[in-house]
Amino acid sequence: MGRTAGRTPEDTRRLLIAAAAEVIRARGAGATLDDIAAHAGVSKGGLVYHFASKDELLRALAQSRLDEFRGWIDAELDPDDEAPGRYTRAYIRALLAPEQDQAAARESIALIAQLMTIPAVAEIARADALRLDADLRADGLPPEVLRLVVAAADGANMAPFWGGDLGGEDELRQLERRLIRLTREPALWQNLPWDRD
Amino acid sequence: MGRTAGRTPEDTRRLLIAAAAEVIRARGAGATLDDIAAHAGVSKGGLVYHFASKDELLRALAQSRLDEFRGWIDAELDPDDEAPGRYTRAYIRALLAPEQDQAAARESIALIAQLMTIPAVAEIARADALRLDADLRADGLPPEVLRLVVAAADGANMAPFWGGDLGGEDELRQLERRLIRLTREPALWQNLPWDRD
DNA sequence: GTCTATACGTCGATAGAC
DNA sequence: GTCTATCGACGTATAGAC
Repeated sequence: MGRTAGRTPEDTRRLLIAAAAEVIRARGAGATLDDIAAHAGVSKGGLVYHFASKDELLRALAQSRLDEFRGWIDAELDPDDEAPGRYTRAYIRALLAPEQDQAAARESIALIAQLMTIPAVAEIARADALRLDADLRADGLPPEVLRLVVAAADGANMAPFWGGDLGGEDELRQLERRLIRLTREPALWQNLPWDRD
Repeated sequence: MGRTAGRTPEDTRRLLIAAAAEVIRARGAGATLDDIAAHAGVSKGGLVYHFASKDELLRALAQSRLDEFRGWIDAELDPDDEAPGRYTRAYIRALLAPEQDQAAARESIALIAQLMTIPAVAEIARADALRLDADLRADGLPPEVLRLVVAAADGANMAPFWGGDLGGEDELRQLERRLIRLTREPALWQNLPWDRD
C-alpha cells in the first residue's frame, strides 16, 4: 500500500496541475519544480513520479486550460438558439466575457502563450485550434462574416495581453452586441457598399 | 586596448541581438547563452560583458522587435493621405501584410509572446502598447469604429500563432480592404441598424 | 503503487587573467 | 574588451522506504 491518505493518483495529478498554474502565475516563467511540488504538498520526486518531465507537467496544464476554454464555449451555448451561427455566438460570448479584472485576463493569456513555446504544447494547441475552426466553419455563416467576427473577438480578447488601453468595459460590451448581431444578420455586413466611392 | 579587430561595441551588441533572434528561432525557448555567443563568434563571457544577464539581452531583442514593428507602420503611412484614420490604415496594412509564409509569422509572434514572460520585457511592451493606442486614438476615428478595426486586425494577425486555419490569403486581403474602407467611411459601420429586429 | 531522499549534468552568473 | 575557470541553482534520474 502506498503512502498517501485518501487521495487517488488522479487527485494528486489535479493537485499538481493546479499548483503549477498558481505558482507560475505568482512567480512567473521561472517557477521551479521544487516550488510547484512544495505548493502541492509533495516532494519534487513525488511530482516526477506523476509527470516524467517538466514539459509533460506543463503539457497537462495546457491541455486542462484548453479543455476549460472549450467548456466555457459550451456553457455559453444557448439551448433555444437553433439559427446558423449559434456556435460562433457562444464563442464570442466566451471570449469577451468580462473576467475578474484586466490583470487576471492578461496573466491567463500570458500563461498559454508561454506554454506555446514547448513543442508538445504547440502541437496540442494547434490540434485544438484546427478542431475549433472546423466547428466554426460548420456553423453556417458566410466565410467572410465568420472571419471578421472571429478575428475581432480574438483581437479584443488579446488586447489586455499586450497591455494597451483601447476603450473601456462599456465599449467592449457594445462590440460584443454588434458582433453577435452580425452573426444573426450576416447581410448587414455583406450588403455594405464595399466597392463604391 | 582591448582585443578585438575593427568592431565597435555597438556592432558587437547588434551582432549578439541578431544571433539571439536567430538561435531562439531555430532552437526554441531553450537556447543557451553558449549557443547564442558561439553563433555570434564570441565566448559566453564576451556576451556577458555586453549584456549583464540573459534577461537584459532578451530585453534588448524585444526592444529591437518593437522598434522594427513601429518602423513597419511608418513605412505604410501614405504621404498623400491626410484624412482622419491615416495612422490606423497604416497599422492595418502593417499587421495584415503578407509575411514570407505562415510559419515565419507564427514564429515571429511566438518570439514576442515568449519574451513577454520576462517582467522587464512586459514593461516596455506595455509602454509601447500605450503609446501606440494613444497614437491610434488621436487619429480622428469614432472610438467604436477604431475599436472594431483594431481588434479585427490584431485578431487576424494572431491567428497563425494559435495554429488555426480560418480561410486563406484571398479572404485576408478582402478583410484588409474592408477594414480600411471602414476607416475611410466610419458611417458605414455607425449607421447599421444595430437596434432593430 | 506512491512517495522521499539524494546524486548527476547543464546552464546562467561571477571573478579575474590577459 | 574578451577569455577561462568556477560556483550555485535547476531539471532530471534513480534507489529505496512504506
